Amino acid sequence: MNTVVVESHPCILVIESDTNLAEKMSLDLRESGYDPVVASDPKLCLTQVDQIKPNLVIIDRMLVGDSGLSVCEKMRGQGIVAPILMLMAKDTVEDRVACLESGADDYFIKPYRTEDFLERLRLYIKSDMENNEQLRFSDLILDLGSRRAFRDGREIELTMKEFELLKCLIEHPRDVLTREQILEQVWGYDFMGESNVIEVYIRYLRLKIEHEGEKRLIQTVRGVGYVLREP
Amino acid sequence: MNTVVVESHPCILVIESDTNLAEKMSLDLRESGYDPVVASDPKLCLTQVDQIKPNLVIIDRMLVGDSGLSVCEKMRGQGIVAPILMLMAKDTVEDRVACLESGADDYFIKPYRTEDFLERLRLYIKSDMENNEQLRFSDLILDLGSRRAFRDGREIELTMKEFELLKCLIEHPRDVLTREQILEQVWGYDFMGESNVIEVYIRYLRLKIEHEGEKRLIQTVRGVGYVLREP
DNA sequence: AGAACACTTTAACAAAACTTCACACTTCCT
DNA sequence: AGGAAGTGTGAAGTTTTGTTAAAGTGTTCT
Repeated sequence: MNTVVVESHPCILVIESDTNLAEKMSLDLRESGYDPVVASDPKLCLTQVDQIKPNLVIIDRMLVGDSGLSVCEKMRGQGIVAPILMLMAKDTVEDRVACLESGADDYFIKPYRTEDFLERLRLYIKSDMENNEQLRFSDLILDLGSRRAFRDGREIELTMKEFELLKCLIEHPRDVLTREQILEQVWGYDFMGESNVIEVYIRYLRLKIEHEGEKRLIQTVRGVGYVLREP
Repeated sequence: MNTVVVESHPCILVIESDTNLAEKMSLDLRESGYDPVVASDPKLCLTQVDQIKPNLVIIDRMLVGDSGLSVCEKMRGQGIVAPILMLMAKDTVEDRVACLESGADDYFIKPYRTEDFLERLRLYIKSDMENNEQLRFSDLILDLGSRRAFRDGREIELTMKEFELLKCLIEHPRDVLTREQILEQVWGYDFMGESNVIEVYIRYLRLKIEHEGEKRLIQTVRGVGYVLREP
């Protein structure tokens, strides 16, 4: 099983270019029992967020190079389902709408009261920890709650059968699954005469998740079935 | 869950341009355990009221630039459901009617006795704190207390089933809900043979909350159900 | 009573998902 | 090398599922 590890301390990713503020937040968060990861470079952060697996993300709307809003949108596009809170300096109706539309769950106005801030975090973290199972293998992410799949940042749209098939494979990484196992788990059949549905669906999956230049993840094991395995 | 935080101290927003009176009120309120926010500029205030999330609002009917009545109306139009009390100098039948018609819950005649004033506040705050949960997603607001819905400032009138369906969706933002889950939560059925009530009601919701030009928030997940998700 | 409204069902249509089939290709064995 | 079995490919065919309009049912209010 490749289930996401439940950290002892919930991880909070803070994307903030103001070093003073970042330092203060980091201290506050650590003191409250969280595991803060502070990043100042949004670009770098986007490529690493998959590894960090934060339970919550805090983004300053004013970031150099890239605006906080677009960072937020990109994260959502990459399959980050953790709650995202946006830090804002101004507070007009447009600001708030833009913030929520970019995919953030909530926002904070600077300066803020630390207690209020922590209280709000607690709520979002709680709701996040309750329902968020993600299966991963290599740079593949399968989010069971939202039924979405991602590879290397891009979303992959899957149909029902495709999703179930990939789920079946990713639940047993590096284990070869026989056609019989797959048929039973995905199609619910005990036995099937002449049919090559599996082959066809494996093909569909490969077309979608293995773009040119990417390594092949679904390997066929002649005479047995298929595996999810690095080449 | 996307719940609004219940502050330790109830917050009271005072919109008052007479600085002396505002100062006195602020002191009285703080002394009584409230968290007063005083604003003299009604325009600024309208844009910030969502962030302030007051448990009660006090508006002086005589405000520069904008009359207190129209400020009150605008707030209601923005989905503010907290009790609103209007401060008035005169007290004719017309005044009172105008005041209540603008959406205020009650009014006070200047000058007032501080004790009476605080007593009345206590009542309204209590009733407000009891049922005031708001669920939000993107620019959608669902107010459970008043059973009203808003998108981008405009109110959306929903029937019972429509409201329950939207509530069900917004309670699990970005998570796909199966038809079975929806059927159970909204209709209370364990199982339902041939029926497409869900589809029909999803359509009603879409017609109401997704006007032309607005992004689609209710996405269908073929073979499974529906999600609330940004496109 | 009947008008207005909320709710449910029906049915036709459209679209997407799924399956099958015929054949091409690859691997492995003698 | 030649052939058999296993697997990949493309497209056609079938079924399922979702959308939509409209009619039917019931309840509430005047």
